[in-house]
Amino acid sequence: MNDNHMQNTPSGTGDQVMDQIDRIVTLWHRVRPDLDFDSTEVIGRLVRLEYFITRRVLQDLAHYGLNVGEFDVLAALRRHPPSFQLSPNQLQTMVLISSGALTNRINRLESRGLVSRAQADHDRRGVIVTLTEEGFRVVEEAVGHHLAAEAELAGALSSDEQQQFAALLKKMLLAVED
Amino acid sequence: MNDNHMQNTPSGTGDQVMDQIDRIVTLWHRVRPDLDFDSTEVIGRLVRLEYFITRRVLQDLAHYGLNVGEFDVLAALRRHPPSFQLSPNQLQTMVLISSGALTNRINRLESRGLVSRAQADHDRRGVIVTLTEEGFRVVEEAVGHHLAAEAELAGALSSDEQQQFAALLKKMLLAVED
DNA sequence: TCAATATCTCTTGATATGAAAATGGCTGCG
DNA sequence: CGCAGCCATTTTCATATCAAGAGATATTGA
Repeated sequence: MNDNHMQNTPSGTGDQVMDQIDRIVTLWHRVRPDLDFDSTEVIGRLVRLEYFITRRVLQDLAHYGLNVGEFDVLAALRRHPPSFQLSPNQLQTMVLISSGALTNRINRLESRGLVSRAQADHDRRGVIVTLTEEGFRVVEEAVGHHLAAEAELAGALSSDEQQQFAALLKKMLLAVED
Repeated sequence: MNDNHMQNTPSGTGDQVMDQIDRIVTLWHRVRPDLDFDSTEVIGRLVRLEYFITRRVLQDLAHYGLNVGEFDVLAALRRHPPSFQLSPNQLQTMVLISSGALTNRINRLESRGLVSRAQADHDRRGVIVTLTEEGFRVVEEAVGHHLAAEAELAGALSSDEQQQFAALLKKMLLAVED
């Protein structure tokens, strides 16, 4: 793997094939040999990989007229039987967007009949977002395709590697969540 | 909490502490026990982690009045001595955005004196973007802080783990790039 | 009833995308 | 040779999304 001692070659990945991050790090080493770019091999790749993954997932969801954010809202409701209801506040903590952006999403989904707004019991200022039957059907079908797309992406790694990968991601995630 | 053999418990990460993805997958298992969410443990975590990372990186770059996209442009130029020049076309393939968005970024950076536009030799329709001396100073300082932020994020993992992680990321990236 | 608190909506500003226009270079055919 | 048509590059334009903050409204407790 790394048996030849080339100068200025990224040295962390144990593979002589170069990806775009290898090329970028190699260039940096040339102009700033005093700096350590090991963390870029992790962070840079992660950000770049997410870009391609989101792009790919978006393509699949487009078949249902959904974007990733809209799917996230429908999926969050789908996971909460039996009423399939959540408050905008609960939704916001789940989908990680601003309250304004969430209002927009709910508006779009409501105008297409996929969710509906209702009064909350015992709290007349509160609103409860509910998955409609049509919304249920759409998300039920989309989830299957979404998982297939995810599985295809993850399929670049073996099952063991996926487990290792998930464990590392989780460890890092626990350190930065909140 | 999870030490007994609960039904429908995410089972891939070898750690009994739950992150948000564990909770989501647990809920999914309850409502759709027929589906396999293993890939979500990878893809979902990766997308979520990227969100937090980008958020954090953005905070650091804000000290220089830059957002992530603007930094990417300056950094790409910085990596290409001795003239620190690239065409908008080359930049576009490096920073992965639309042509219109790149024009905007260059405009913003140009109006702040961090880059300049010049005519390309031998092709009068072409433009060459050049890092100014001020742009050089800014990116030179920002890179150091950027790396420190990345290192802090990556520091949630040991050095060995980071190398494993980078290798897995690279393998998957090579499968989806282009 | 009033103050404190919480929730939702709307507006504004920044940025992205995608299509089409504007400009300049290239090729091949008469 | 010369011109027509095609291609490449960059910018402009229309549209859409999101974040942040102000404002409106409702609940709770004193």
